[in-house]
Amino acid sequence: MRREIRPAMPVVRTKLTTTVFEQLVSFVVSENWKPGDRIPPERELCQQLGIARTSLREALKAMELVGMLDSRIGDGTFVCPRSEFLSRPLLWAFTGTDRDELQEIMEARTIIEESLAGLAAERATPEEIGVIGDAVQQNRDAIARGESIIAADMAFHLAVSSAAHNGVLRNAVQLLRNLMRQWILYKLMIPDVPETVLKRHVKIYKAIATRKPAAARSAMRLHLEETMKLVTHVVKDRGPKG
Amino acid sequence: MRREIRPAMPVVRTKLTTTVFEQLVSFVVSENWKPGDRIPPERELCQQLGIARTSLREALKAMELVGMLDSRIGDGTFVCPRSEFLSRPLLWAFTGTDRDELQEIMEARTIIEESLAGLAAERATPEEIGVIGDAVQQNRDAIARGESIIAADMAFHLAVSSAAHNGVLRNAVQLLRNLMRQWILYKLMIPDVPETVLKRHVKIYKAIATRKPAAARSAMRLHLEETMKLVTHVVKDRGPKG
DNA sequence: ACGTATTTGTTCGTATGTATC
DNA sequence: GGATACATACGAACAAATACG
Repeated sequence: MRREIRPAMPVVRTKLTTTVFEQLVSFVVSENWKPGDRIPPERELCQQLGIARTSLREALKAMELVGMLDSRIGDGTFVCPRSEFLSRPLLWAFTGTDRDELQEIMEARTIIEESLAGLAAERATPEEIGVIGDAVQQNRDAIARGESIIAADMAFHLAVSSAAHNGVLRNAVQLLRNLMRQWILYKLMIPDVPETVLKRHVKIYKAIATRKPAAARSAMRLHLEETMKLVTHVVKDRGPKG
Repeated sequence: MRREIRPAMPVVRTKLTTTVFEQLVSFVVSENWKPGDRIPPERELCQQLGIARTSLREALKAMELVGMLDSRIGDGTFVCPRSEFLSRPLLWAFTGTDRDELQEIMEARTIIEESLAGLAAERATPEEIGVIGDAVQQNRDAIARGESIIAADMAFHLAVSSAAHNGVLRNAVQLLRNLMRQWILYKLMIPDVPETVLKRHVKIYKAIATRKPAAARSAMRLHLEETMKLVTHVVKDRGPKG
């Protein structure tokens, strides 16, 4: 005699901390809490959410470790900018050590960004094209000043992704880039690479600005395939073993 | 009278949970704990590490939410396979758009699955091709018995994704499918749709089995574009309001 | 089929160190 | 210095789910 037929709720074991975690994440990604904001103190938050402080802290800690929040004792807990999500050194420990995994991430990035470049050429507004152009210029300036172009590089790819008008893919590929940030940094330290990257960015930019989806796709694909070669090369040199 | 002069260590508040997290990660990446292993119980582990259970749990929870560990009540905590490490972070990215329009999800799915179909045609092992064929047969059987083909449909797409040998994209697109599951269910209730879906699945399967990447890509793209039309149609009828 | 032991889930209370005013 | 607000950390207890004899 079983006492319940497992009513209309086939729902999975919903663990409290997991639920809270998802709630907090949605606060952050929906920009209900904006980057730089200080979120309510733990004691206040756990009352609002109706849970114990320990449970809240477990979720809070998880978010801190993946780079979405930053807690400072005696001060408060703050929201990190999107560009830092998943870019914590701790995460490289298991994303960067395995060459196959890195290869997969790069391949995924290439596939998605190639399509995004094509869509950007079709859908970008004049303003968005301007933003892409600004990133290219920022890139050029950094080289002239002898600075790292990592910021300009990330800004360029983000601008293209945004211009494709698909938020799902934009966010996904930004996360993949963040995961690779350290390797991109190494790559850009190789002589002549920044100049080469700039040239390829210009090519992509022109294809988008002149509304040539096919050209934009192939230019982006070429760019990322070259990047993939360099990165795997870099990994061999300064990888976990060396 | 302060008893220490803040030795040569300039800063970096080394928070306990962070330290523990690093240790646990190193256990996993060094394969001291291998995928599938059950790690020591919390009460045992916190004694070994000389910390309180609460502190250990914060680190443990963080690793679970990142997808490295899996805790089951009454059983234990287990190490996840590497391929799952990134699945949750990607989930945040997708749900990140929050008011994500179905249209964007479908577009993302189409872009990724089209590429995966092409890769599957290049990389699938005979066994994997067999799994895809099984899913097609499962699909056929369900129609013959008049049952829902939702399970066979999901199985087919998962099999193709797996055969592409890119875990990052496989997990990502699996997530997108789950997000759409409800609408897919509605779609399959429209008369004649299951039969049409089966025909298109067969076409994709044959292209993969005969190693024709371009054909596999276009067949998958066609399939999902048709799906997109149906789903947007369904949404109009029984959308979020009804 | 049942009960017990094991293990994680959740909560509360308390103490401590740090930053800001 | 003192007061306040905050995160950090510990320990104990009970609940819930699972595994196993």
